[in-house]
Amino acid sequence: MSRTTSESGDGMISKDQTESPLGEEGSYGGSTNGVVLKKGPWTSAEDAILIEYVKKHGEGNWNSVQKHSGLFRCGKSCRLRWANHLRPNLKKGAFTQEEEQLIIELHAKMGNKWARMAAHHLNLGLMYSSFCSSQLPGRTDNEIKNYWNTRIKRRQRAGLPLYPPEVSLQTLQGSQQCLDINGMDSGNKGQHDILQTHNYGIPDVMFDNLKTNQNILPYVPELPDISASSIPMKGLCSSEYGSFMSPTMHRQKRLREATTLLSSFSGGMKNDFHLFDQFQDGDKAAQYFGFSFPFDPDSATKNPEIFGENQGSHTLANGNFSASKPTSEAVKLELPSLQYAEIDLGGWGESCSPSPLIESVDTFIQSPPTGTVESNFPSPRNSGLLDALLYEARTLSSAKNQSSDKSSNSSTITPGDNADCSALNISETEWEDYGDPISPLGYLATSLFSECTPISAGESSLDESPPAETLTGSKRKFGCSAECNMKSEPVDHTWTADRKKESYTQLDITRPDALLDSDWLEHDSGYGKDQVIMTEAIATLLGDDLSSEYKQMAAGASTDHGWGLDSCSWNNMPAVCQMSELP
DNA sequence: AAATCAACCAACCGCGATTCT
DNA sequence: AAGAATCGCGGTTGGTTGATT
Repeated sequence: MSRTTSESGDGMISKDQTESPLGEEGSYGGSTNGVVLKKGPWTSAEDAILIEYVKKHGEGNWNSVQKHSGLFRCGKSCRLRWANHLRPNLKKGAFTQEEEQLIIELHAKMGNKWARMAAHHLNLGLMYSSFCSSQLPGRTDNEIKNYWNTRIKRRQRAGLPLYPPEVSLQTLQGSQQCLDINGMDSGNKGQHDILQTHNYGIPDVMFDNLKTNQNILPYVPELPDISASSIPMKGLCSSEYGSFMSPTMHRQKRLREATTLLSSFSGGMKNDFHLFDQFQDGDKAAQYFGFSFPFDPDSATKNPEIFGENQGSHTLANGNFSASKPTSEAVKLELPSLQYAEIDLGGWGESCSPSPLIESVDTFIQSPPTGTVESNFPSPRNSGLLDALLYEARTLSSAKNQSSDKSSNSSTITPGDNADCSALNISETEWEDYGDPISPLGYLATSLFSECTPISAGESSLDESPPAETLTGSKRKFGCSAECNMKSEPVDHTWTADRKKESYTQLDITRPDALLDSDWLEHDSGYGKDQVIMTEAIATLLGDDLSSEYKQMAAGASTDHGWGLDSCSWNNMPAVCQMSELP
């Protein structure tokens, strides 16, 4: 472990200094201009020096540490050491069950965004721990990453799905709700009054999720019925956690951090799809979700790569995958087999054999549609299975629309339309395709999880705890043989008004303006008072110089009803309010 | 008791983004 | 505006330790 550093400008020491008392351990890396960097484990003396330096000069400017303190470490190394070991409020030791589960959930949502997870971890922990006994103090990204990688290996070896079924279900539900709302929101403006009658508050969703977890995830402690107003937002910007968002942080930097922080509240439904980021073929996805392939023996024969017997193999190429790389880039765009051109939009009902569907899933993963059906929708950025499915669904809906539009001589969708308010426009009629058990997606999504057979394993981890609720599928079943691990209970998946209503109750947190919407505050409790509290909290979070800007914007939002701000006014909002995660 | 393996942990590296000059 | 410096993130490697064979 004696690598040489490639970085220039790192803290350097002269060669004749390498016999310093601080250098009794570790090695010395590359030398440039007669100075040598110390590498390897840190000594307590070095730690003390670094701590002293940070006390005096604060964090940042790491490359000057060596100059000022005589520490023979590069700035990078100092920063890492500080961030991972020396900075205050770090929690050491084994992860608690709550932490483990949170990591699993966050990973399902975010993918390998360790730093974001760590930040979220901290933030949620602060809020969460304020009203329940669980404590989730700061963990480092490195810790989380190490934990996760270890977990992957362990489960890979055990032939277990990476995510416990309940987390998979949660994530899919989340994305389903996303579909719901996207479909309803932009597709039918007339639904706004319905939307207005419900709460769309981000904190509500967050806590609703936690409450939901009480049903699904036994480890989540009982949550008191607490309104958003009770959340001690002040803790988020307390000096104790100043390292998270330093008051001296650059303005733009603080905005970024605020974005991260707030997006950790809003979760970003789009991020929900990261669960699938790691799967570049259906086999892995299936394995990770605990699906029991093959669905169809014939398909298994035809396509052993997908349905083969390698269930226990868990081949993660080198155990190495990246969620940050969009699938659309990571995969070849070849369009094998039956693919989109052959999909009969109207013919899902009768003779649709399972294998093409699953094959299509695989196809979706590997080859987001690129040309067969021209899409008016943005291609998936953080593509995963669901992203691809959503994308395809929209594409198909769009195509369907266009074809019907052609017959009815109605106008076609233009890119401008997309850019405006209808980027995710799926009409209610179209949406019925999703909910329709015989539609490709309704069929697919429900069926996928109907296959989700809990795997009982010797692992004592909570990961393997059986799901609290039976995962149900659609009425229609794949025509598989008895060897398939499929549940056969018929489940009503009819798209009912109740289901619609249920979907309305979910916050569209894909809408960044949701946070600014007044309704969730007003409907939930405390009316304007809560809004003020929330506004103040966020404003405080953003810092003095941004708070007025934010408050002004929030005040504007509060006078709006329904969505608070429509998409158009959203586009006109100051950049500070847009939380930067929009494309 | 020695060898092997797995888990854990700390640190390094490369790279991209951001900030500074 | 351009290049350099700095920072931060994610991936990876290697050392240590404990359990198992």
